[in-house]
Formats: sequence, structure tokens, C-alpha cells
Amino acid sequence: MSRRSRVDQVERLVGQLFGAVDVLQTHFEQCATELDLTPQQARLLSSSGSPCSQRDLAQQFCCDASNIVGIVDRLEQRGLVVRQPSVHDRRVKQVVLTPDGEALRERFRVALTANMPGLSSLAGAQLDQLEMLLAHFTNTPVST
Amino acid sequence: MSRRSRVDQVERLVGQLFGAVDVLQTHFEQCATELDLTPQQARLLSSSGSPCSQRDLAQQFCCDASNIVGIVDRLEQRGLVVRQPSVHDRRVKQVVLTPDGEALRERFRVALTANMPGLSSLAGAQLDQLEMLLAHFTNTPVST
DNA sequence: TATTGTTATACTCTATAACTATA
DNA sequence: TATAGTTATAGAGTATAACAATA
Repeated sequence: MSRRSRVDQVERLVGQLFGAVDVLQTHFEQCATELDLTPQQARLLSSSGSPCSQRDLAQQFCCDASNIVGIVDRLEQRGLVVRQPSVHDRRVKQVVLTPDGEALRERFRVALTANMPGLSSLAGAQLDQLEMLLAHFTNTPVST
Repeated sequence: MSRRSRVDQVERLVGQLFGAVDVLQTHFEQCATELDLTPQQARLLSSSGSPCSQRDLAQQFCCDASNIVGIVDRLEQRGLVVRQPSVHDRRVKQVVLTPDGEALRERFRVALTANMPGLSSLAGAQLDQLEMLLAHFTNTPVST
């Protein structure tokens, strides 16, 4: 393959990748909205190992720590999470899912997996291929 | 392959896919921020065939038409786009990129393609595989 | 009557800066 | 001093509802 055609292919793939991102993002938002969650609330509910400091959440979200306050506030008002002061460091508050929070997290996970765009039309061997190819993305550190 | 193991694989893939979405989204945001654009401003600048009504943009963005007003306002204030009343339907305003807008659109495209996470570590045959697999996502209509 | 763009409103998410309580 | 969480603030994106101009 010539150098030029690879460049062309990468160009095409960039467009295709962000097209797929758009589809997946929309799917995520729809699943969240159906459970009366904003995307970020659904993300927080889904993401963490349940006991997780707000600082760690900010790092996971690549955002300022102050933003986590509001998201946790609204989840806490709905009784989906609680703030537990850490016994080792009293500055730290662990965000822990309540039973209601765990239940909603599970409902969200099921909704997200069902009707997942793209995957249903893929055969087993293609799922294997996709799994290997995606590893190149999730293991690639974001260039600084 | 048993039914059960396919379910497990899909579960893994869902997590992997949204991990990749996160990486790609972050890359998009970084490229936008470096050009002093918000992600939505960069999206509008990149997305459309340049003459495009605000109604069409709202459909592309899957959002209410009123949201487009503010995004176009801020791009117009920076001289990157102009609103042109349509000659065929005077209700419609076409959003058109200015030369500055076209230049910035191109700078963004180049930045987005360079250092694209994931792709640089893929060989040519793998790029072909990825291209075929991604077609299943971008061609899949979002379930309603 | 229906549609396009707009405005007003309210909510969420975002970064920044300043504060508090702990370490 | 440094760090975890908070508050205040300002800007951007979002949906909803109402409106003017046009079809």
C-alpha cells in the first residue's frame, strides 16, 4: 500500500470514527434520559467502583473537582448516592451508591447493552476483530 | 460459540466502545480548545456542507432549533460564518462559512487527523478491518 | 395553518478563583 | 504548606414555550 493511500484511508476513518462516536453518544444519552438522568449523572453512576472519592471522579471525568459537587448533589438529592467521610482522611468524602443507586445503575447498564447500535449485525468472528482493534484506542494514552 | 459467551463478549465490547468514545471525544475537545472553539462550535464548523439552514443543523445535531441560534451567534461574532437569507424561502437563513471560517475548519481537520488516537498503531490490513466494522455503526439507524 | 428563526426562561455542565477543614 | 471539598461566578449548551415573519 502506498503512503498516499494510507493517508486517504486514515482521513476516511477519522470521519467514520466520529460518526460512530455520534451514534454511540446518542444511544448513551437516550438511555440516560429514559431514566431521568443527565449524561454526566449516568456516567458517574456507571463509572466508578462504588466507593470513590470526588477527587478520583474528577480525574476520571477529566474535569475540575468543583464540577463533581453539583453532579453528586443532584444524585444525592434523589437518594441514588451518599457521601461518606473517609475514616483515613477526614477531608475525603467517598461517594457510595445506595441500593436505589445500584438498582438504577443496573437498569442503565441493561438498557445500554440492549439495542446497542452496530453490534447486533456483527458475527462472532467480527466481534473478536473489533475487540482487538478497540484495544488500540483504549490503551492509547491521549497525546499531550 | 455459545449464546452465553456472546452475551459476555458484547458486555465487554460495550465497555470498550465507550472507553474509545471517551478517548476520541477528549481528542476532539483538545483540538477544538486549541483553536479557541467549544466542541459544538467545532462540530458546526466541521460538519455541514457549508451552505446549510439552521433547521438542518438542528437535525444533524439532534437538538432543538433554538440551540443553533447561540452557536451560530458566537461563530458569527468571530467572523467565521455569516447568515444568508435564502432566496427561495425568506424564512430560511443559510449558514455559510467565511474565508476565515473555511481556514479554521481546515486547521481543525488537520489537527484532528494528526495524532489521531489508536490509528497510528494499526497496520494497513487492520485499517481495512476497522473501516468495514465501523460501517455497521454509522449505517445503523438509532433505535427509537 | 404550518414552518423558520428568534427570544425568554430555567437547568446542567464547565473552568476559575477564593474559601474551610483537614493533613 | 498542600490537599479535599465547597461556594460563587460567568459562560456555554440544552429543552420548552411563546412570538414574528413567511410559506
